[in-house]
Amino acid sequence: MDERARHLLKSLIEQHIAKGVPVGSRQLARDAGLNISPATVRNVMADLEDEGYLISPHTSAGRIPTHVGYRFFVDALLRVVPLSAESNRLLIHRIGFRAPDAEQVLHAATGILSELTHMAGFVRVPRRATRILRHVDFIALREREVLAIFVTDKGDVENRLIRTEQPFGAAELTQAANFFNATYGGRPLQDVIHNLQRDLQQSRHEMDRILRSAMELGEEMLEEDQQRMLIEGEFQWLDLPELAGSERLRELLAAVRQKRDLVHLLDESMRGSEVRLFIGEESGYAPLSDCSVVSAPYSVDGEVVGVLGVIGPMRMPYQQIIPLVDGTAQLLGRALSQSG
Amino acid sequence: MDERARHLLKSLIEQHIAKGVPVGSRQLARDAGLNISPATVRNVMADLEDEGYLISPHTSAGRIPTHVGYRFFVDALLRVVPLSAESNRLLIHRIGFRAPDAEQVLHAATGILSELTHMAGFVRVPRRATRILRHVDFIALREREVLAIFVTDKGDVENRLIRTEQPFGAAELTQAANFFNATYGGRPLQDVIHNLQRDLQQSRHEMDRILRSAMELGEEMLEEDQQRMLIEGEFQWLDLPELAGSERLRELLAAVRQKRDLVHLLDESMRGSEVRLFIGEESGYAPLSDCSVVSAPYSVDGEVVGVLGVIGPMRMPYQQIIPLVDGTAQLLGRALSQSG
DNA sequence: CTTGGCACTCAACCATCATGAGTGCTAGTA
DNA sequence: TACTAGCACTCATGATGGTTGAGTGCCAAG
Repeated sequence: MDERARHLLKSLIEQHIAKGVPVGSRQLARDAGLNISPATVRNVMADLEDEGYLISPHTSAGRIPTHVGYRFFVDALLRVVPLSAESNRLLIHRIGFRAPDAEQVLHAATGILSELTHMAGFVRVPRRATRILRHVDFIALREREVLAIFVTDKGDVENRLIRTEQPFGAAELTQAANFFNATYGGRPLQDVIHNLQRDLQQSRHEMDRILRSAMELGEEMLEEDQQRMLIEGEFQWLDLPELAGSERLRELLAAVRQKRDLVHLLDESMRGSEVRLFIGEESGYAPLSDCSVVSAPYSVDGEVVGVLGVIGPMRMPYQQIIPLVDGTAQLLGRALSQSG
Repeated sequence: MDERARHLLKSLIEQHIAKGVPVGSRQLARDAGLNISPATVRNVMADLEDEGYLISPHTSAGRIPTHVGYRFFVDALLRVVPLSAESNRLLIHRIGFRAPDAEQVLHAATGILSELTHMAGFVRVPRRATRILRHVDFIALREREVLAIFVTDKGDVENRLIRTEQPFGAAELTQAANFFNATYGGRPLQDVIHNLQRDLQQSRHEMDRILRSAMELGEEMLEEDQQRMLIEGEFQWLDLPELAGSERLRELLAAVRQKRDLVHLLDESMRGSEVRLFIGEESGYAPLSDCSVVSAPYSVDGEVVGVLGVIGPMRMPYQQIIPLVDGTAQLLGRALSQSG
């Protein structure tokens, strides 16, 4: 592909992103800034179409980029602009300076992504598999009901009600918690569960029931964790002419509610530390075949713990979205590192 | 209004609920079962229109009920059918038999409301103002970071990170927690906050900083509580021809995201113990002027703690929705009473 | 009071037509 | 050889106008 073709492709995609309608040869010839006639542009476009970068919705309707075209665009043509001062200030204001607890920071990040991009924003919450168990508490709520509370080193708190067969007194429970903390505290959660399983098989202590339930809670924390994802701003999709009023929108909404496959896709993108794009069919996930996902992993204390980003139409202003997602990921990581 | 007019109004509304289109005199005359000509029906309908129960979208389009019409319908004409055995079984299955923790039960209730009614379901979560403080824990996460955990008698757990100026050791924190529990444990949360404020003004204990933060946390629990509402299934509104593709849908979505006014409306409906309906403009809340809200308060241990229900078009099958919302409220109350 | 009849209204549907944006192709030009 | 002008063709879009059918209001007769 020669220089001129690249320039035209870039110009076409930019126009299509801006306007949302197919771009014709006349307009492209005018706006591309080259002194070139529409006919010449048509020749170039025909070539680009042959090579799979463009497609015509119908015979006389100009061209729109394919996912291959977008891919080439972002890889080879796009110059990512740095985050605007205004956006940056907003990000810092919304994420950086408010860290009362991790959950709220995550919510704030999801919201701000959606607001600034006018698309759906998501945050895959930190996984706790490698988190360290900080503290366990057993509290007697009523007869035969014990509330178990787990705290990890990052301040995540998880709790669960356990029904027991015998009643336990407060003193007994405190003792159990002390034992638990002394034995398993300060170890990674998965180790705790593993050891607990082993230990429970050996001993037949009267506390077994509670410990076993605590173990299940721990397992659940790891398990549930697989699915946890915040998503916000799906309603922004209503504005998009390419989706609006069709079955596709419904499918998409159902898909993000389902979350399962989406989470799988995102876990993929947690490898590496860069912003990553899934354009159209690239995600390999049918309901997303008209959409793009821009994601970036975020790190706490140097370790990648989650991923965030936005989901929107293929036609999205990548040059702004990419730095925004990137910036949000970095700020979120920093905010979480601070807040623990 | 005579017996015949009532019968026709009832029949008209039922047909409109079923079909969603304006009902004309011919069809109404046929389906009402009375041996009456369309012309007669027209006379009756004209009267009903004068009295504000019906309205014509345009000159030749049959009639649809106004919110006054629906109100009369539900108050005077509707015979609520008992919950179908199938729905009841489903409810019990989804809410009754699963009570690992309160949060999940609430989510389950929201989901099942939305699923069974094909509308948006909501659950206003229990308010904790009157809850009794069961247990407080302070855990040192890092230097100068303390995690405070509150547990109420119903098993709600709330946590918050507190930054302190001086570092605290684990022993100190344990001592502080013990003191806190001894002094304030077993009292209603609002009393705790009140007393705490008083006590802090009097004494200048070295623990003040932590206690003050704990107090703030307590206040926040009550505060944030004002806003908490789960809502699910807004996307069901996409199916409705009366809303679809219009600005109204957008407004509605924005309104439920905002929550504030909605929560206010629902708090109103917590007085009393019956199912309550807000039909159209009755809610006094503009974005809901095309919608109805069916709500029912739910009680734990005899005390009303929250309210749940559905939000959908005025044209909803009230005879099924009402018992469903009612039943869900009762089951939820029971489930929460069990699970603590 | 009820009913049949009649004139009228109006949304919805359909076919038709003009418009204009856009294309591919070809032949001529720099 | 690369570019351009011209031309015939395609096709979505939007306007126009007629038809249909459901529905109404009103009136006069039963």
